[in-house]
Amino acid sequence: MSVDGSAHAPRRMPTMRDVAEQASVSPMTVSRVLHEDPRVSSTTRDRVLAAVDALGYRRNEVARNLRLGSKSGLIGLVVTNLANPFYSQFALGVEAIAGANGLRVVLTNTDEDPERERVLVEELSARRIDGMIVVPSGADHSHLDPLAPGGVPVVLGARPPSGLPLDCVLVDDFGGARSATAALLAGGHTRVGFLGLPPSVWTSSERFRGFCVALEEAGVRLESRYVRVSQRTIPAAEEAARALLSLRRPPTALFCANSRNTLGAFRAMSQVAPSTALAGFDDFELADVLGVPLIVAAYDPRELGRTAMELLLRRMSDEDPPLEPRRIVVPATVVHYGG
Amino acid sequence: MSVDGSAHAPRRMPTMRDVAEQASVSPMTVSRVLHEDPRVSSTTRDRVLAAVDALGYRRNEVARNLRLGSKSGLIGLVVTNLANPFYSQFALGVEAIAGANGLRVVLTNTDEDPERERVLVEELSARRIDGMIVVPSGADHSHLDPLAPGGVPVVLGARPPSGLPLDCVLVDDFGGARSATAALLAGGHTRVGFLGLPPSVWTSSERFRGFCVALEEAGVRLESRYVRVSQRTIPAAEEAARALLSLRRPPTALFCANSRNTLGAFRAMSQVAPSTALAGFDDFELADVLGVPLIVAAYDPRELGRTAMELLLRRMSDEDPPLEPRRIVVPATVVHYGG
DNA sequence: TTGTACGCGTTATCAA
DNA sequence: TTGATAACGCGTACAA
Repeated sequence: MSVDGSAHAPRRMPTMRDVAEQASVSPMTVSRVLHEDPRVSSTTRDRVLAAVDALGYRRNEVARNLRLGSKSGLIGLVVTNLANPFYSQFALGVEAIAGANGLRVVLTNTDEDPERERVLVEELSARRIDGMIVVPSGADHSHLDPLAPGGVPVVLGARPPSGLPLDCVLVDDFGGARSATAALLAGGHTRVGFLGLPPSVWTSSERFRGFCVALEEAGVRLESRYVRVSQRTIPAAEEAARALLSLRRPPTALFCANSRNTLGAFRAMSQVAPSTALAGFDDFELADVLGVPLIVAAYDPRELGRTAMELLLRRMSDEDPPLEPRRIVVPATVVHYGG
Repeated sequence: MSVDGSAHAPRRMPTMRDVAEQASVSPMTVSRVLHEDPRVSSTTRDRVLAAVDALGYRRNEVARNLRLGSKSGLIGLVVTNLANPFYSQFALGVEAIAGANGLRVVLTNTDEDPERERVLVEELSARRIDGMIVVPSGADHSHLDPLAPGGVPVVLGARPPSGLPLDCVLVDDFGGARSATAALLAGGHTRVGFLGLPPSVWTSSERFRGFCVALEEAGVRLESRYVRVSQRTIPAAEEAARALLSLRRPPTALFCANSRNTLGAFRAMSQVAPSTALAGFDDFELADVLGVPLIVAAYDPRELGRTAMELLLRRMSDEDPPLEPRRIVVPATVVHYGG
């Protein structure tokens, strides 16, 4: 019955040659029809289009791009943890701008593993993606060098480059932490705790710096026993907060360097010391319904993604006079949620 | 100075031919070295590897796949809204299994626009992706037919196929809604409201069906004035809930078909009628700290993604005896959060 | 108006 | 052990 001899489904995608045969013309003519070249008689065009339709032919973009010189129309996005709403919003921002420019996004997740990141970056560049946006998980960025032979345009997200002249988009971690801490100190606190991640995480160390400066400016002493910086999960943060609040002279206010720490702290204090004042970096859904006063340093992760993609577009197009690397800082604003 | 004449950076990625020239061998030999073909003398191999290193050569996967027969190593993921944590978790599950099988994921977002979905699907298949996982936004799935000429293996996520024999993974929307509603009714309520999306959204209509059956089983009458099904955002849901709770004889319990409606309802009731009982589909972060008793139908979106990818792998490999389409339903469990 | 020849970067096959 | 040739699907220059 069927022309193929195959009973139910085509095993192979039709090619231009298949279309050409079906329409009894040369592949060249098919190509012309698909490019809407006017120098084709309308009868042959109709025959070709009929064949295209009958076979369900679609141009092979891969072969096309190979011929045209390796523009894949794909950009790579390497994030550390897509489960974090921050990064999914970030990805969405990237995708929006990329899509508007005819580019698709290949998404990959590193789980904060530098080795995995290195492998993924290699692989993406072997696929001849046109550019990459990377949230680097380690301090060594040598595998990202766009000037290295075979290098690819790169923009870093959320963390600055180390030792390489790369574009990047950052949150104002320092300023946001400083302002939020200042707002917290406006309550007149003199014993303030800090919950965060190890200083090896760049954002966290910046936030700690902002915290310290705000204390200094308010003339409040920093007590190292009030500082805990190794909580990566909500339960760990709750544990650490509970420890602080159980000291003989506990802090009366807490600043948390990210939302997981803020949430852990909230859980601990609502049980142990409900009147503790709370502030943190990162806004989160439901911050307003916790039922306690809360100050957060908020920013727009989607905006961050959009900006990163815009930087990448600029970097991808304009190549020859190597552009000065740009560092764009997205502001963080202080938001007060009422109790 | 430099061999190219170019001053600062390579304009073009080195190819096998470049390496071959640099090492004074044929491209074929380079290929063999890269494939660790043993039939190469160690001296030539060293020369080739040195050239590879010097030039920073990386194999062009695109050309390679073209030669090998259009396996791109890429799968497409088409979701409706990545900003929804459900879909980012889903994507993460897909990505995990894909990555473990050497596949990368091209991520695209439709914003629930069927036309955009159609265009994206076309484009992905023109890129010769090896398969697709799609969360369809419309009822017409004709553009997804894998049996159509040029069709691609497809698995649907979260919504069932209409009129096509496609694999899909679903949440037990009906059962979850029924169980959660039953748990709600255990409180002895006789006036129960429903907040959700229009029945055109499949998941929502299933959840409504579960809700209705639970009412029936408990001998509770369904009152249509207690049903509101057009809230897509938290504020809209809050508004609708407020309207219900302001009726002369308001419902004493509310069932919400998704987390946005649950959150809106929570906001409304905490102001208007704090003693209203609340249940909803979808778990969410912080459900336990709202300070009111809450029943949710919970499931694991990441598991859903993993399962979808596993179905796709199976579909992609085993081609010839067209497999029976499979429908896998992931269970939803009822969780009680205390007040 | 249509077709031929070649190239994009890689690899399978066969010959040397 | 190595190389020449052809081919994957498509596009461009040129010829017919």
